Amino acid sequence: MLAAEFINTLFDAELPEPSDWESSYPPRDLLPGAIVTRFAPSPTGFLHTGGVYTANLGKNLAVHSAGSYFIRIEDTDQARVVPGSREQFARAFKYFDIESDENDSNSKWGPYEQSKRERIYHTYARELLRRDHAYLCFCTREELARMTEEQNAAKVQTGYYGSWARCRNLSPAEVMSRLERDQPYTIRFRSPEGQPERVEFVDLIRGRIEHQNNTNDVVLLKSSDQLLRLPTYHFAHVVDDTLMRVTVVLRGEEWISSVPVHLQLFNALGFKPIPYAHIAPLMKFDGASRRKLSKRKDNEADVAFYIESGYPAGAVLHYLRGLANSRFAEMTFEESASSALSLSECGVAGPIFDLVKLESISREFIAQLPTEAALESLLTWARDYDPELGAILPRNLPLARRIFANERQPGVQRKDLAKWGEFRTAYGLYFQELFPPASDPSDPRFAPVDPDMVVKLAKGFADSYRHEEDKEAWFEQIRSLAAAHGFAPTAGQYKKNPESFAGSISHVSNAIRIALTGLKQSPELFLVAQNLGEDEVLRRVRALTRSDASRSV
RNA sequence: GGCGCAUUGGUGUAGUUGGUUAACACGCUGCCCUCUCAAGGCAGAGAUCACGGGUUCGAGUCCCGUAUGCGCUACCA
Repeated sequence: MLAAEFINTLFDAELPEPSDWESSYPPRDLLPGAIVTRFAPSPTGFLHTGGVYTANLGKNLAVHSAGSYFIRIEDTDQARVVPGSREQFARAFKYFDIESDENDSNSKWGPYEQSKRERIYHTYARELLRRDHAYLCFCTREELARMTEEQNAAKVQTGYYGSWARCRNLSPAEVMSRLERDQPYTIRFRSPEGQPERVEFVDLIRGRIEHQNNTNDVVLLKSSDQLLRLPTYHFAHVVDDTLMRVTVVLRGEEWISSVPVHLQLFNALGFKPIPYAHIAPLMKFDGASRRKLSKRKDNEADVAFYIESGYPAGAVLHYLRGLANSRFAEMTFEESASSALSLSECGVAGPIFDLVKLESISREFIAQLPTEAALESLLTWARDYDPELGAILPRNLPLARRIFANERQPGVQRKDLAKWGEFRTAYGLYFQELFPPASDPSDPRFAPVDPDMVVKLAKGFADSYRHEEDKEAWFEQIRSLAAAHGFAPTAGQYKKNPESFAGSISHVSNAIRIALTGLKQSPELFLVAQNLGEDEVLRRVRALTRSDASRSV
């Protein structure tokens, strides 16, 4: 065992003692039962959909228990930190309403970035060395890699344990001499001897879990040749979640296998273990098998996908909550946004993330949005992600408002939009700048109605047009127009005797539809006319009746 | 290889002290409505509850085994 004075020389002489940290990070003054959760992403690129999934659950637990939810950036692997991911994160946290309740300026439990907590980890690493629960390891990465190969070849368990743990019992003299030769070292946990072979613990979601105990001497503090001497996840988790007074550790199920080490670490540090809730990862259907939603392969794994395509956050969150706990899937949007989640009700199998289902939910969500809310949400999205539309909309605000209002009248319910990115194709027809004009009667879109008839219909429609406010009265114009040109005035009549008519009412209405919208499919024509206004209706239809000059060959 | 977790119609789930025809949503098919597309209404197809044993009068539900999938087995998280 190394002498205390010697251990001290490995660290800053001014390094605080554990009791100093523990008194500056007291438990929060919260009611009994209040839950403190944290969301702890690594800034290694974009924010994963699974992150929003987890964070949303954590925030729910905190909110409904009058607790606290915070975000801690896990940047202990400096090599993997990707510049710009903080900004990506900030945008996503805001969009999905999972921003941290706490930050460096409003809370005393920070800092909230692990790279800024270096001294805290050092204190506890020193403490473990002093108590002989840790030791210096001089093995190089190359040696370690070779060792793993040997273990694989010998078909024994890989890891740093037993006789493989070469530095575990180095004499103090040996340690000193290596330090004098400037050999870099890591600090490893001395996993306790004489432990039971198996451990049992309770998971808040899964209940009892039994696992083989840990015998591996995991690294606590990374190599001394690094600029910042940062901890591994295992060490940081135990130290941070204790000092930051977390009461429920919500994390992915990939951590279940690590619980035994974590339990040993809590014990060695004299900390009380924190209850765990391991949630199943979001999955993706890939051919015949399912797999984890992957950052590399699936663009829906990056939350930027939802933000940029314009899926409303409320719809995505509703879907995600329903995936975690199907009781939420049956609720209305308001209920699911305001109901408390129960961990024991969460599913234990990884749910498949299904974009088709999300779209269906999102369509419903947008359809339910009140006019003003829909308009505002669209404007915000367009400003950032479709600048052209973002410029057009403010110039046509009354029209935009009318579109949403008309689709939201009693008895009218359209679910055209799953995301704001679809606004252009669904409603672009109303805007001069986005309208695909059809002023050529021989345009193939009019088929099977021939060009001469198209002109006749357009002329007949325009000449007698009345901008009726009543739906039936308005459409009656199309019926009489059809009758006047030998078309059946109702679809039923045409169906019965197709041979006695020039065509069906739908041929006529489609000709007018294409003139008005440039599209073969649109909302009902009455609505289109209402939104367009009388002048624009006439202008568009008359474009077809102009001289032959407009007819291209 | 070792260890852990999981496995209910195409998809997500409900079914949590074992007890009648396994429920809901999405998707799919058909019909109705209808000026198109949606929406809406109605109807329908689709699950031997992964497989094999066992306990029991009785098992999706409990036990054992097998298979498959996922994960851990890093100075990544």
